[in-house]
Amino acid sequence: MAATSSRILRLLSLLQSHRFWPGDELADRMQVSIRTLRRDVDRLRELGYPVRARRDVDGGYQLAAGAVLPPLVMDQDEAVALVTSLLQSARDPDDETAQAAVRALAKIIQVLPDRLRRKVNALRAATSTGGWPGAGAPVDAQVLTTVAQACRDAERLAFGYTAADGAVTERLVEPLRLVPVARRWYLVAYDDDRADWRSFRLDRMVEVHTTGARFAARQLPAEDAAAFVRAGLERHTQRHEVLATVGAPADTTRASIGRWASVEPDGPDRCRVRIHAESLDWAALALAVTGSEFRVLGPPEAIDHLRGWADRFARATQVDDGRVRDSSPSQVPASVMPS
Amino acid sequence: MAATSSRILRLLSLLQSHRFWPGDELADRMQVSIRTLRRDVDRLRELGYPVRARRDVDGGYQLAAGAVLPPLVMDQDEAVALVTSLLQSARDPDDETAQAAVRALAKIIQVLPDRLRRKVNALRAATSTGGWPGAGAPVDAQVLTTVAQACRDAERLAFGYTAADGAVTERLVEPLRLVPVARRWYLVAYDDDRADWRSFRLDRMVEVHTTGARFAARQLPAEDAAAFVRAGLERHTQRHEVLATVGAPADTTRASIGRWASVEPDGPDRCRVRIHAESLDWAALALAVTGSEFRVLGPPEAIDHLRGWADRFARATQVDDGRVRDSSPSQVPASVMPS
DNA sequence: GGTGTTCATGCCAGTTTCTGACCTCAATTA
DNA sequence: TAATTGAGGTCAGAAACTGGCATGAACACC
Repeated sequence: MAATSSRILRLLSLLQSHRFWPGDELADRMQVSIRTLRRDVDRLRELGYPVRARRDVDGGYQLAAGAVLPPLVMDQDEAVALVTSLLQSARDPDDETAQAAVRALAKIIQVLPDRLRRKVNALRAATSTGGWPGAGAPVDAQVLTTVAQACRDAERLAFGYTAADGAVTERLVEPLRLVPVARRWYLVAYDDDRADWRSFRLDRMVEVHTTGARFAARQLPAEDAAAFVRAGLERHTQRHEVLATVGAPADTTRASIGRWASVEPDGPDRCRVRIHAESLDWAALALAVTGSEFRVLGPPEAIDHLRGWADRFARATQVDDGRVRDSSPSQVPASVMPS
Repeated sequence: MAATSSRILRLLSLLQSHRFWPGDELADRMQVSIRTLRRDVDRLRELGYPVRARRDVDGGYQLAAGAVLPPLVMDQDEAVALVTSLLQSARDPDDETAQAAVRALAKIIQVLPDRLRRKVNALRAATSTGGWPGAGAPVDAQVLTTVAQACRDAERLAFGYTAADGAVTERLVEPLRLVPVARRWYLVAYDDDRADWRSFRLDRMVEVHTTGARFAARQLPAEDAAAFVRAGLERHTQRHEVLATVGAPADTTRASIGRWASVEPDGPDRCRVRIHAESLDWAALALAVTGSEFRVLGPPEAIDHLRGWADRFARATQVDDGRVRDSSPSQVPASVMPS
């Protein structure tokens, strides 16, 4: 039996969960003598883990922060919390840490018992509802990690894909890279059947699975994968570019919506913002949350749309019998409606 | 030397990162014979880790999902991504997994090298800005985990506290429990100096540190800690309760804002919502994102406020010289302004 | 069906490591 | 200064580990 290895893992787990452990208490939990415990601590130190000790009354051992990350021993609830958080963050992928987050997610998902996986899915379904236009689409952990692993391992990927026009096709591709662009995940891959590079929105992929077949890497005819996706986006989607002035300093405005808009100063207390958005509702919300006075400069349809919002709010505050008139259909397109 | 333990940890780490590992490749990396590798795999299995094997050409070992969670071996970027995600989720703590998330956060933070801790802080500062009224306040990882550990270990806690009226005091307390209430973190603790139970908002605590002194647990004079916090809240904060009808089925509405409002059907295509909010702007936003027609029933100040929004949008779409009139101050209170 | 690859398992002898006990020293607090 | 706790050396017996070899089983491919 690997009694020693098991002990060391347990020791790591204990040291992670408590601030200070008296030596004799650790020895007691490990069912070994103090001397052996000291040796185990030594072993951990030799492995690079910074176990600090305090030698006085009420002293003990503690796992300090060090250069090497010890293996993290999580219990099941903690693992679920980790996955849930990562998925939540993955809805709005951040260029900086997105790739690392997916790798971390894959590591956890891979070893998560089925029961917990179902629990994660249940939680995701329960919290996937926040219909804020600013929030991205909920992300399927299985799809995300499967694709990421296929990219890393250079394994062919098969899946069903619903194109923008609604056409459903079966795809067999050589995945190259997973990139977050414009608050969504895209896979850049070489489509075997079509003999060309394509990018796929992850939330439109279903039944994703690797075929197990390896392939030799090809050269992408673009600077990098993100640029490739962006090029495709600009061709296919019509996006709105809303121009407005906001009656607040550029810094203030940038702090609140700088993530989704480019902000340029226009005098000390005013700035011009340019919002790229797929839905005019989102642009309207973004302007609203600046908390400042603003004025929409264009395009005309944006002005019309904002006027629709003004009307909606005006109607909402009319005092009558309190009934909603059925003759006033929603001004809001389906794109901001929660699914 | 603990060669074996080290090998087992490394083996776990390798098995987590790749889908399939041929036996001889693993043996090579471990610098041991195939036979020993097989034994190591056996050891892992005895420890409860489900290492699956495929026996054929191109076969190998794989860590399957099982009952026991293996220690997660994360690299530094992945750890940063984990912490970032957890902090992001902690801004809007979820009753279900909040406690587990804090435990997980503490485990990672505790072993995170200083350099990475600074990186996390930098990232937090960069992304803490999203000024959506729906988002909670950014959370300080150090405060959160210090408080959580003090609760668990029953150690006295010292910190500076800024009360709601702006008064700053030094506190020395016996922490009992950390609870998420109304999208914020609260510490329920026995205040030594005031000789009574108090609840503290975590985002108002500074320079939090444990004194190291243990204490004997006291009995909280309330059903549970969350109830205690809620009782205190209702006494001290004035909140708005906005009543409205929404021109959409209750299910649809609940899906989009059910998290922040109680929704009751009012006919097949209409429902009544009751939004508890600290700021009327938040309520307005919530109604806006339903994407449906709505009507505010009360209270009067809410109707006035919504009318302000309507005016703001109306002004924003007036076509003139494109300049924002300085004579139109913001209708939005500072509470929704990003800090 | 044969062949080859890979994992699974048993056995054995030699080597290495581990353990617990005892002892001395060092650090820190009261 | 006394007391407590960690650090570490030594030693003999016990336990575990290692590598090599052999056999069997599962699976893919020809």
